[in-house]
Amino acid sequence: MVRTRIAPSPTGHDIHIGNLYTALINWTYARKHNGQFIIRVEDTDRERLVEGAEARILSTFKAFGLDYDEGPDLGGLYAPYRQSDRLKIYHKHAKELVEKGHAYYCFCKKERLDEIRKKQISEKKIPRYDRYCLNNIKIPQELIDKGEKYVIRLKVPENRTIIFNDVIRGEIKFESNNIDDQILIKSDGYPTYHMAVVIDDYLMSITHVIRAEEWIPSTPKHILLYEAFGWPFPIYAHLPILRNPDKSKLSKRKNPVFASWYLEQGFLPKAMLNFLALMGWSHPEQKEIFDLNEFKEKFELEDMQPVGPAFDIVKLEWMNGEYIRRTPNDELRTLIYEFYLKEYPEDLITKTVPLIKERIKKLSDYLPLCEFFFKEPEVDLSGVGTGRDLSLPQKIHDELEKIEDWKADVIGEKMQELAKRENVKAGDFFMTLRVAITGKKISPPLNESMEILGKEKCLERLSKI
RNA sequence: GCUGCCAUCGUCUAGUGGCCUAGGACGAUAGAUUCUCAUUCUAUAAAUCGCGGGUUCGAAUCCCGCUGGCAGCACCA
Repeated sequence: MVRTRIAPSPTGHDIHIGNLYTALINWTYARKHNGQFIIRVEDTDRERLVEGAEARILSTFKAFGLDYDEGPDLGGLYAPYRQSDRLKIYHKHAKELVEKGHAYYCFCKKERLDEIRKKQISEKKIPRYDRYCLNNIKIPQELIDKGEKYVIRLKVPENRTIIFNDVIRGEIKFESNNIDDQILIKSDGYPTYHMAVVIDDYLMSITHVIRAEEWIPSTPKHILLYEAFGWPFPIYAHLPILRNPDKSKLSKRKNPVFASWYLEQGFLPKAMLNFLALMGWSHPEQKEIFDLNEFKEKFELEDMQPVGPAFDIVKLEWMNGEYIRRTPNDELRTLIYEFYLKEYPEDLITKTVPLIKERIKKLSDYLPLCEFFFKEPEVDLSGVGTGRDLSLPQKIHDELEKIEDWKADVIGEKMQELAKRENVKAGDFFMTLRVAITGKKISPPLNESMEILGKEKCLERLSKI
C-alpha cells in the first residue's frame, strides 16, 4: 500500500507554488498506485505561525482538486494530523532515544552556541555542536529539576558513511563526521522538523517521502533517527526545486509564489496542474496538454529529471489560454461570472463569451475587453481612424437608425456600404466606430458586440460624441 | 568557506552508445486569413549537447578532471 504525504507548515499566507508542485507529485503517485495521500500540518514553529494559514492552505488544496484521504480537518486512522497536537508522542520517543543513548540533554545558551559556531567558521570547519553537555553533565535530571531550560540533541555516531537511495538521483552519501548533533526537542518543548517528520512518517505508515531537493542535506539525520529507533526507512524521492528566471530558488521577491495569487489572476487550476506536471517530467508522447487522469496513468517517479526548472509564467499563460478555449461556453460563463464575484449580469456574460473565448488567456483578461458592455466608456476619437471628423459618427448613427433587423451580419453589411459610399478606408471607418462604441482600440468583433449591446445603446453612444 | 545536488536552443524538455547533419512545445521573427485584437495555418532563426581529457569502430548518451549554477550548513520548516 502506497501512502504519501504533503506536510505544509502554516507560516505563510498560503501554500507556496513549490509546495503545490510537491503536493501534485505526491497526490499523483499515491493515486496512481491506489494508495492514500494525506496532509499533515507541521506547525512546530510557534514563532512564525500565521493565524488562519492552515485553513487557507487546506482550501487552496481543495480549489486545485487535490483531494486527500486524511488530514487535520478530516481526521483518519492516524490522527491527529497536526503536529502541535502530537507533542506527547514526540516526548515519549525523545525519552526513548535518550535512554538508548542515541540522544542527550543540552543546556547550552544561545550565546555560547553562536560563539563556537563563529569560531568554527573562521577556522573553515563545519559548524558543529562541541558536545560540551554530553561530556560534562553527568546527571542532567538535577539541572532539569532545578528548572534549567534544555534541548535534546541527537548523538550522531562518528566515522560513519550514511548512504541512502533516492529514486530520482540514485545513491547519495554523507559522512557522519560532517553532521551536527541535531536538536530534536527545542527548549519550548516542541520538536524540530527532523524529529517530528521521522516519527510521524513512521507512525503514519508513510511509504514514500517525496519532497523538495532542499531536504537532501538533512536526510542523513533522518536516516540516523530511523536507525536509532530501529525503524525501516521510507523510499525517498527528492524533487527538483522550482526556480526564478535567474535560476535562484523560486522566491516571492522575484516571482508570485502563492498558489492563491494565480487563482486570483484567473489561472485555471487544471491548467496550473498541467503546467506543473511538465516541470521535471515530460509526457512519453511529447504531449503538452493532458488532464490529471492522464498524468496519473503516464507518470513515473523514475522519469523525473533532477534539474531545477525555471517557472516560466509566459508558457503558463499560453497553456491557460488553451484551457480556456477548450472550456465549454456555459462553463466558461460561470467561471467568469464567479471570478468577478457575480458583479456583472450573467446573461450578458453568456452572450459575450463566444466573442472573447479566443481572446483571453486568463479570466482577469475578460473585463478589460468587455467592460463597455456593462458601463459607458470614455470615448476619445483624436488620433483614431478618421480622427476628429465628427460628421462620420453622425452619418453612422443615421444609417444604423434605419436598421430594422438588429443583427450582426446586417449591421456589418450596412456599415461596409456606408464606408464605401463615404469613400473611407474600411480600417479607418471601423476603428472610428470601434472606439465610439467601446472606447478602446482593441475590442471583441464589432458587429457582434453591437448586436449584443443593442440598437438603442449604440445610437446613444454615437450621438454623444 | 564546507557538504551535497545538477549541467541539451532564451525557457520547459525529447534523447539511456549508431535512426542526432540533436526532435517537440512556449517565446521570437516573417507571411497567409482578418474592420482591431486574438484564434487558426505556414515558414524561419535559435543548442559546436558547459569545457578538457579518456573508453569505444562509433558518445549528447559511459568514466575522470575542471568550470559553472543551485541547495543546505538555525532551539525555520
